[in-house]
Amino acid sequence: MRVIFMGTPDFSVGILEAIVEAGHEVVLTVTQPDKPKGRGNAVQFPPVKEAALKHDIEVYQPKRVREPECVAYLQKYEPDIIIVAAFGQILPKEILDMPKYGCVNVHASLLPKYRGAAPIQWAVINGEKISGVTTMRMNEGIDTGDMIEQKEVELAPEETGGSLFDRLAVAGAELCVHTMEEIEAGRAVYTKQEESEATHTGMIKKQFGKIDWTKPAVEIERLIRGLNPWPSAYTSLNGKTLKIWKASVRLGGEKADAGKVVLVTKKEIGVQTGEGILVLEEIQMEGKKRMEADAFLRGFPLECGTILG
RNA sequence: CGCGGGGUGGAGCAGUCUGGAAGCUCGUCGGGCUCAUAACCCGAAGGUCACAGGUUCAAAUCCUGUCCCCGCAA
Repeated sequence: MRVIFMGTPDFSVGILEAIVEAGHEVVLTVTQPDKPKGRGNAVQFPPVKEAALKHDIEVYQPKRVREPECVAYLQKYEPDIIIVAAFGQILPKEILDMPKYGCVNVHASLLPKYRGAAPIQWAVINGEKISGVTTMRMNEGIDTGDMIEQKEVELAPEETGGSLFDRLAVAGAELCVHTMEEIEAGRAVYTKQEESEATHTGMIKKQFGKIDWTKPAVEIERLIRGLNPWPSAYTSLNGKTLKIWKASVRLGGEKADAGKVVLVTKKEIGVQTGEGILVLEEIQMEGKKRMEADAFLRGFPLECGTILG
């Protein structure tokens, strides 16, 4: 099929490459404009652009695809299908109706749950046991289109946003290729989403990672995993940011002391939460590399009673 | 030229302002104590102080340039 691929982050890259490998003709990739990023504000290409260049596929980076001229530009490529995976822009009806087979989205959740942005992180944060990927025929709503196929992925006990991200990207790539086969063969079945079961999640802002110590340790631990590796959960120590990459839950303690360091041994740092104690295992001080708690304690004289946050 | 922190034995840090013997908490190796231990005691090995120049009688420390790591912001 003649395919236009729309996507931006790493999650999209595997899917793009799977489509190429499956022998489809990707005539154009559409991705977000280059933006200054990182220290020194160096311009960085979106991952999908890097991948597209590697495969000699043309790249189009409109600021807003819904502009008429952008729509007209896409039209020229006469796609049979448009595959969208974590693109980051909303498509107008003119584009949705453009290809013969419509626009198909690969979404990183088991719809109708977790519509919207950041479904992967949210699944971890909420402690879901099972998540997955869904392919669907896009309509004008946000992730409300008719579903075509789903593939489940089980979450591991120590699953992080990053690890689930990788696994769903792989599952998404396989599923996407399969769905395209089904569509081309005319075997695809479209199922409406059950609105009553739908949930919607918003974008995750960096500030969301600030730990509220009055919450139960179990929830904080899930937040830490969900936001690893990005944007990371953090608190503050002596006015500096302290990122927490890994922690475990222990019972006990007084609710009133939430945020206080109540346990310091040679290898452990225990922080009181609203319910239970959170044992910090891997942390990172502002300006420093991430390290195990025992390494941190060798160079930083942390005392019991110190208040975090 | 967006703002800032940092590179010191294997790990994490102090020392840099106010130049002048390489330090701390661990780890490793050897020995001791102990029913025993991640505990305790004694001893040892291990460092071009990121790199390159410069100033000086003398540089981890002051000056200049380079490389690398990290936090923030976007």
